[in-house]
Amino acid sequence: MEGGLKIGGVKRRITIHDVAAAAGVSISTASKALNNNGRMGDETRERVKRVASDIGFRPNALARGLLSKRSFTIGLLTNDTYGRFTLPVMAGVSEALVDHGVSVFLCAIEDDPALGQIHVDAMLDKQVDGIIATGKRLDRRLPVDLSNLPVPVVYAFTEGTPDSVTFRSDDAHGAQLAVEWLRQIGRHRIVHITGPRDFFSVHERADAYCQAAGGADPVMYGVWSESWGHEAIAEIWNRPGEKPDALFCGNDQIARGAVDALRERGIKVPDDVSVVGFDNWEIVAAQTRPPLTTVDMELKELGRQAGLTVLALAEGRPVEPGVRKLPCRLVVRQSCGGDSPRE
Amino acid sequence: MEGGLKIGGVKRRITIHDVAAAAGVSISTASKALNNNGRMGDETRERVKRVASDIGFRPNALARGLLSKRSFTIGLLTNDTYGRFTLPVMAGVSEALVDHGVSVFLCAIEDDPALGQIHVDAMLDKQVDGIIATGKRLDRRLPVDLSNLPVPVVYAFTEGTPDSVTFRSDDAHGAQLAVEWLRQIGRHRIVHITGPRDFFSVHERADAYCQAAGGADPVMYGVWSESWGHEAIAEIWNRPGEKPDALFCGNDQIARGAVDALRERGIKVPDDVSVVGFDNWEIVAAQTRPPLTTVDMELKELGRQAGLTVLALAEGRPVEPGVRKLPCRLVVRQSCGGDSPRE
DNA sequence: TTGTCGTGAGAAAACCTTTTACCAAGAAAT
DNA sequence: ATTTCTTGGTAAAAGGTTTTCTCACGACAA
Repeated sequence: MEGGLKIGGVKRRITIHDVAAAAGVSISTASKALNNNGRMGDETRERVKRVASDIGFRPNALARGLLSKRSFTIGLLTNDTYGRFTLPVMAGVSEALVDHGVSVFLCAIEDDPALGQIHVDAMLDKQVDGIIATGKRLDRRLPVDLSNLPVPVVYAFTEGTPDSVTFRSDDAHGAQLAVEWLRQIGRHRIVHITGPRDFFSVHERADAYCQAAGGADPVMYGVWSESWGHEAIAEIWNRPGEKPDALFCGNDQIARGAVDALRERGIKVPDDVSVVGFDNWEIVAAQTRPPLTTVDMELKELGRQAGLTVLALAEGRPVEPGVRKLPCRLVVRQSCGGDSPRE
Repeated sequence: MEGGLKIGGVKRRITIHDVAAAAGVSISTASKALNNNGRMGDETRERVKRVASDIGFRPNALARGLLSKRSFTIGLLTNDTYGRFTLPVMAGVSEALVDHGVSVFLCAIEDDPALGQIHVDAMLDKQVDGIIATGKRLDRRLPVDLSNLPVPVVYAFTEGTPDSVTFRSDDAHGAQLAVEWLRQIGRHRIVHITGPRDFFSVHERADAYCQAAGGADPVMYGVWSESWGHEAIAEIWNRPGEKPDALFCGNDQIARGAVDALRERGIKVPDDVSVVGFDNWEIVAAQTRPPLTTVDMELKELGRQAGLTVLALAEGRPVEPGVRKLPCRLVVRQSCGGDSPRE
């Protein structure tokens, strides 16, 4: 009843046997015809293909994988609960691999090593061709050892072994984009409000900010939340001294908190202060008033490249190990003022 | 080089042959020992198991699946781009099925029928044991026909065929929870600000609201965004007449917009007005000031049940078709006032 | 006529596991 | 002593596909 009717007896998937019988050839000839190898007459090949298509034959990937040792399946392991990073990455991976007939197992393992091990084992049992390990922090490993697996592993946004290939966004580049944009539109006193000190990417962004902005103001470290954005604004405006005319925030949530706090103080964004965020998390950036100009880490592209790389490794093609930093992109909305510089 | 070293020659996975050889028994004996069937001496069985564990044998799921016609794999199809609904559902599915050795293919198909068909075909080729179709709207079908598949399909948060089993949250119950809570804490003039009229769940919630609240005020329909929350507050407070002392919002984003708008008007939440949201989307609800009391749809539990159901169907166990409405849960934060009624 | 070659296609092995059928040997029953 | 039953285990088939090997047959050259 569920899942399709049985028509005239037992429900059975169509196999290459059926194709062979219908086309009046042997199984091996059918196989060769469909895979365009072996030798046979053009007429035979065409007939087999036509018959196969007519009766709706689709090869059993399990059987094929058993022999070829390729399952056309890869695993995506993540500890990112909210999907903030994982989902765009997954979208990219999936988009890149669907053309190659590869599907993706998604496993969310929180931070539980046991669960992680179970999922890795399950993937291995299912003969995945490769694994992409992704996380929410560059400098944290997944809670499971991926170093001696019989399949290739590539890392995205999480720390891998030195001889592996890791994809990450170029945080320094992102910070540079943000600061340069702010200067181009005429801002000079730029403050950087960011996340916790112990994040690697926080350092990279802060360093790039200092270099690009001339290091006028010290960086303000805090947490990744809106409320920290609020507090930071309170701190700045409650202390004596010149106020900034621009903020570069470590993520969109902080930026949103800051924008809200500024509005509550009667300070106009973008007229009095320009604000740039980081992440381009649509749900936050686009709903802020005014919508945030922010740095996009191009996670989908990152996923696409990670997908193609793990595929290359699975197919035995050589891949240079190391860290690949992908450039960021500035998404201009309204939190900085005119959408062209020097307006 | 990538993916583990080849130690002493060709890298090869350990098969049951290796176990049999190492234990000095035949392949079939080894298989039976490991699967606890067949007859043999306890000593033999234990020895085989020990050897298998020692050399790290794990059965090849492809080979097993080829014979048993079970791949221990299910597909999760979704058109929810942001993962707002999908991710919690997926977490529930995964959690329920990992104990049964079942892994989950996640496929995001946007609203592209061709892409959907490709992914469904790929899943079928990989012999998934079943498919869970999930979406973001109860009354919208996925853009792909799932009605005559050779595997069972269950639906979550999207419309299925009449004879299938569909899981959804009980929107009426959620609305009832919200309104009852507001009345319990002494609120009487409750306004319902919600999403577009053409959502099925909007109707269910609105109807339940009217019934529970006595239908004093008309329902305000709009869109699912913060800005609509703002607008609605402006509309209410700009028009003459008594103001509400409570808002029941159709989702957390609307609620957040409303709370922000109230604050900007100098109206205190929760002192002057209590606000209840819907969805318990942590990222919005917890970051609102004050944090939102909101209705949780128990998506993870929904996912778990959907997972167990598709598993049951895959194993041929009978399952009653129809729609299952899962109860909601009120998550009390600070947007309504004291965390106990009648305080 | 015989030998060689090329062409088209089928047979069989391989991939790995599970399951069914079967066998040999010893124990118990007649 | 012969039959029957139980025990501990093996051999083989099945599942669907790909690939390698082999074969038959007709054409062509010697």
